[in-house]
Order: sequence, then C-alpha cells, then structure tokens
Amino acid sequence: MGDSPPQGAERAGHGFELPLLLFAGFRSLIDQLHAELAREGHPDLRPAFGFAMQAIGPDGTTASELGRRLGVSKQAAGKTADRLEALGYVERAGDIRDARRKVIRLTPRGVEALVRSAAVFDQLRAQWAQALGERRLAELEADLRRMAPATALRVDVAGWFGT
Amino acid sequence: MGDSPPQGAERAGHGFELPLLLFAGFRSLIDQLHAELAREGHPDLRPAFGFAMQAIGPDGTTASELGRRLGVSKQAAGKTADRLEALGYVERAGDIRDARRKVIRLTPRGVEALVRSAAVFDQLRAQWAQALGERRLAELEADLRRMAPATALRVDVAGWFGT
DNA sequence: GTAAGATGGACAACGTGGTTGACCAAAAAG
DNA sequence: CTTTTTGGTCAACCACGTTGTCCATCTTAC
Repeated sequence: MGDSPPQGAERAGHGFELPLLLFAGFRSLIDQLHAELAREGHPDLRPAFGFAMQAIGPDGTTASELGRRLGVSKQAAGKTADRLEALGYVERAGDIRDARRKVIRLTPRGVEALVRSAAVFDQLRAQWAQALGERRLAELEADLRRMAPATALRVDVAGWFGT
Repeated sequence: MGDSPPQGAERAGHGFELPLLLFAGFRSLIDQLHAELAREGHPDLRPAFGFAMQAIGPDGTTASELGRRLGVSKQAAGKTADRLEALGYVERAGDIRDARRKVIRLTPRGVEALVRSAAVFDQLRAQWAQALGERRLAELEADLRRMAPATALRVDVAGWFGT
C-alpha cells in the first residue's frame, strides 16, 4: 500500500512477505509435482486427490473415517471418493462384518500414483538441496517444524513404502 | 527432471514433508491473522479477500485488471469484488473518461482492514524472529525467495484455505 | 468519418470442494 | 426388545473458480 511511516517496533510492511513466500514455495512444489505426474500418465490427478489418497492409506478406510482424517464432513469425503473412484484411483467394497460400511481402497493405479508422487517430491527436495545447500534446507525444514502446528495438516505418508 | 535418478542420492521418503511444512507455516500465519482480525471487528474477512484487497491497491482498479493481477479470469475477479462490496470493503464507481470501466475502490473500512492485516503480519513475523532468530528467519525468507519464482505467486487458492 | 478490432462488464452454465439437514439401515448399548 | 449411535446417501446450498456469449464502448486503421 502507499507510504507507511516506520514508527512501530517492527519494521512495517515486511511481514506481508512471509506468508506469500511460504505459499509460493508450496505452490511451486505442487505445480511441479502435477506437471510431472501429468507427464507420467496421471493428468487428472488434482492436489486434493493426493491428500485424500494418502489419508485413505494402504488398508483402506470408510468415508466417515476419511472425513475425520481430513477434517471434513463425511459427505465431503464421500464425494471426493466418488471422483477418485470415477478416475480409477480407488474402489469400494462392502464389509462382511458390518453391512453399513463400504470400504474405500486404493487400486493399483492409486498406489502407483502415490509412489510416483513420493519419488517426485524426493527429486524436488534434492533440487532445493542442491540450490540452497543441504544444511540450509535442513534448517529451513527445522524452523518450519517449530513454527507450524502439527494440527494444520496431519497427512502422514511416512511408512508407506517400506519407510 | 524426468531422467536419471541420482543413484540413491536423496533419502527416500523425506521429500513429501517439505510441501507440507510450507503449507502448514502458511496456513498457521493465515489462521492467526484471521483470528486476530475477527477479534478486531472483521469476522467476515476471508483469506482470499485479503489478497484481493491487496491487489486492488490504494488507487483502485477494474475487474479485468484485478483478474490479471490475481491470475484469474475477469469474471472471477468481478465476483470477488461483488462479495467484497456486499461486506462494505470496496465500492464501485463509474469512470467519466471511459464509460465501460467501473473502478473498484477500497472503502475506509477496506483500508482499515488492510492496515490491521499489515500490523498483524508484522507482529507474527516478529514472533517468528524471536523464536528462530532474525538471522535464521532472514535466511528462510531469502531461500524461499530463491526457490519460489514470481510465476508461482498466483493466488487462485480456491478451497485451499479451509473454513 | 466510418468500419473493424480490442476491451470492459455482465449473464449463464457448469465443475470442484466444501457445508447442513434429513433419512434409512444396521450395529451397539440399555 | 427398545433406544441410541454410526455409516452411507440424497438434496439443497454456498464459495470460488472456469468457458462461452453478448453488448456497449473505446481505439485503430483506412
């Protein structure tokens, strides 16, 4: 905005940049991921789908549980599963022991997409490490780990492919 | 990219964390900003509105130009302006020199919201600086500035900011 | 000076990703 | 056996974006 007289304790106008930089970094990684996934045969994969598939996990889950994991309503989770199903990334199956449940499970194609995503993310991180140095990147991650609450997003993909 | 896996150079399974951390940091700042803004009399202000008002600027602009600045269509920008107008943050006025143009201008309330936002962001950055040290935070910003080119600054974050 | 093109705004239809509320079937609890 | 909880679905709606169309107006080129 116009001129801002530097009078406060902290230098005015500087703080605006931090969230923008964080978002731009995130956005840049996500965009590169999806450009690469599209090249590798997954042009219809959208960012939200990746989060959902990771939340579904290798054992599958129900729409209600998926909603809980993603922090949305069971209806929203069900709709996402519908789209994922239409694209062939997940499938639904009934549960013999509980006739109400319909388990959402990843198809081989879904698993493959997740494996490729992980590989691309590793590659992108390696690019950052090369540009910034491993030490600086590790510091950046450590700093963010300190300042970002774990509540923001608990999409843990750890332990997915043999750790 | 696309070629040559660097023979086990990057530790597998680590890269997925980087985008999550960036997003969580961003999300954390935005959430704290809006909690504070709500406390200060702007409970209806949504994240996207802040970006839009920032893009409108002190001199006002048109829907088409706003769309260009935000990287969205003029129709989308116009709709955002409609909502902002309904909430009293902007107003529209005709242009005497060009009967097609309708200039979107910030109201005093809009300007006030932006001023408060800037103050809160400065405060939040100061908190980060206190926790991490000014040097580390400056390095973090410098690193992100290097890795996140301006091309990624587009703000079509539909649905990525919950609530 | 006028015909042709570019620009700004608005309307409509639609897609995605979320929300509530209502409803029913099945499981769990009393 | 009744009551309550849970899982899935349908319907309506909202926020935020997209294309495509249309018209008015400004700009240009002849």
